[in-house]
Amino acid sequence: MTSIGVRRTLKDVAELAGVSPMTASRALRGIGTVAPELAQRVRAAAAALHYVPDPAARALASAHSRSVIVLVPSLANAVFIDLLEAAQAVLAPAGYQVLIGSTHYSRDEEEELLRTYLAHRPSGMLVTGFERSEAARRLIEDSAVPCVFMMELTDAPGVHCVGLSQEAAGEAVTAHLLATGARRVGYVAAQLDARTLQRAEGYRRALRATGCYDPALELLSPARSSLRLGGELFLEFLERHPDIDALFFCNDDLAQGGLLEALRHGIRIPERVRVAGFNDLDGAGCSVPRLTTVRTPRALIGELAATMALALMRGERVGRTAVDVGFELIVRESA
Amino acid sequence: MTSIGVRRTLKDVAELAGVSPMTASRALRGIGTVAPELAQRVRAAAAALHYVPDPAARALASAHSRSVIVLVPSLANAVFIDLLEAAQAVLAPAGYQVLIGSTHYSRDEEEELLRTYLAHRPSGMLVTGFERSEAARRLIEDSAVPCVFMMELTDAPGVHCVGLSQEAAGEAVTAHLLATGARRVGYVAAQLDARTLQRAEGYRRALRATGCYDPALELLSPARSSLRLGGELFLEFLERHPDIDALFFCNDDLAQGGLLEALRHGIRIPERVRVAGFNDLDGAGCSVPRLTTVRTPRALIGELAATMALALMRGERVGRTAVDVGFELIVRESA
DNA sequence: TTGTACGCGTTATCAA
DNA sequence: TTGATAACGCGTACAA
Repeated sequence: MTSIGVRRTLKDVAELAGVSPMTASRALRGIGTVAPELAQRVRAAAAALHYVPDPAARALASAHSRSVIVLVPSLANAVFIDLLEAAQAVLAPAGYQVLIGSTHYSRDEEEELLRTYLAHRPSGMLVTGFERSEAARRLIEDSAVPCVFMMELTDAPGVHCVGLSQEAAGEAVTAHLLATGARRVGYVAAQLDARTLQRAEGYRRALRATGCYDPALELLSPARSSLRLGGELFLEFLERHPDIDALFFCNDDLAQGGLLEALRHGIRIPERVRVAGFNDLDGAGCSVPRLTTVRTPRALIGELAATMALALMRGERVGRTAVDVGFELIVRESA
Repeated sequence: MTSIGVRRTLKDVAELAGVSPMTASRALRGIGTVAPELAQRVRAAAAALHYVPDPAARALASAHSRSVIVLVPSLANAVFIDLLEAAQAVLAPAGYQVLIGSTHYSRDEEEELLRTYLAHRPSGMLVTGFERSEAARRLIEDSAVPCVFMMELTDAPGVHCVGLSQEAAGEAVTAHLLATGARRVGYVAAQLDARTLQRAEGYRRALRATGCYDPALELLSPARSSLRLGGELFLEFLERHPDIDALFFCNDDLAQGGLLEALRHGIRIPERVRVAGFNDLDGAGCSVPRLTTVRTPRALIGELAATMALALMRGERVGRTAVDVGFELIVRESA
């Protein structure tokens, strides 16, 4: 029934309800003390006119848009989609629009995104990890917009974060491989973001503790993570280090790529080489053999981070600024 | 160096450049006729002050935000991420911000997203397919915002779309299976969106043409697509129809899940059953055996759709309103 | 509890 | 070619 270009404004709603625009505004926002009867009339009028507040006018008048920036390194990685979906599930019902940004693992792109998005005067922001350019750090700091850091943890006071110790998780995986008898354990990684390197640290710590550490057994590729790359690195590793008895891949994609190449070449897993991944993505339970990995509670991280941001946006002080969601070693068939 | 809360406005820039705000506005937008020397001074002033235009004020004054809505059914599907990334790669350099929305394959959610996003007065919009609620259709229509439909094609005049014939692609896959000797060909699908059903139509057409069509060989599950589900449906299908000699899965995820269960149960592919997927996702070339599938040029669709939207937004009339990007049958080892 | 006046930062419009 | 003025639609601050 609505014809083209009909834009209802607060004034229209107010007139229909027989009140001033200001009262209508208050009623619709559920603010202050508006007589219940009036509020009801305003809501009815708004509904009748299909009134939708103009976010631009709102932002301009109040100096705040009802939006929350969420920055992740990539959309091609299920880990970050889980984060996004969970955050959105919290923020949307609270009336906030989520502005999704992918940095493509680039500091420059993150900086650019921050500059662009901050111009919208968001009410809050969720970003991934702590590794970023100095300029980006300052943009966040100076904007004074409540910010929650996801995935990793820090002790720094006043910094709000929800995540897990990537190093501890990496150590746990390696410890498991050692506990099942492995002695020559390799680490295969790609993308090489901060978390991947933190897992490497955990890997080293576990090996050093048992005197098994050998720097030659680390294969770090800056290339983008993929099944294909995992397969290539797997074969390369076996060729270079035939004495290997376990491989810890920094993520499930690489690990599954390795498992597939193993199948293709008749390399028996875990008999010949134990294989472990990281993240416990959907497919980990379906591979042949099923993948031993670490379950990272991504959805929980997104949910708690969004909830924490919401609290900060309301001006509340949150008690626990660093929330450790932990991780869970999932032992399946591959190691 | 910038201190907290310093917001530069057009007025600041204008003062520094020694011109009126209006001239500064024009100079920065590269509009109308501003003396080259003045324009240069304004740009310098803007740069010096790190001036960033306020998008809210802009949208309010001009009744248009420099944003483009892009709606996809899911972020968990690499197909749509490819679409998004490609569109963004075109729109961002053109100065448009992309508002990403996931409908979760829900008509209601799409309607809700449209209502929310349209309030921002976007300059353009990209949506997926043609299947949506009547209300959503009207929201798009009445908004008068240039809209390009992605993934599917239509002959309807005045409708701008970039995609491929899902039916023709489904037919091509099935024809290939038949050409390699299969006679009892099954179709396994999940999610059951419009495109999945269009592929089913193509499948039927190919089978009818050779007199091999048997409605009992269609297994349609409304559940979400996943590797696990693919494996389950594969085993279920083989048990119900032991005489089957080929299976066409509506997407690569399901197909790969099937391949993995086949491996686990020692069912030889393609000897026992030929298997084909759809989309040619990253992993298709890595599976065991490598997956025969159809390559859909998603990135190209996103790119062309965004380019077309850009043209429409500039008020240009585009010659070809329906762009068929085609598809390519990728024959590997599984069929 | 309700309403009035004003301003948010920008662009459209018109005049010079 | 440039500038003054008036919106855009809403919320803040204050008055009633």
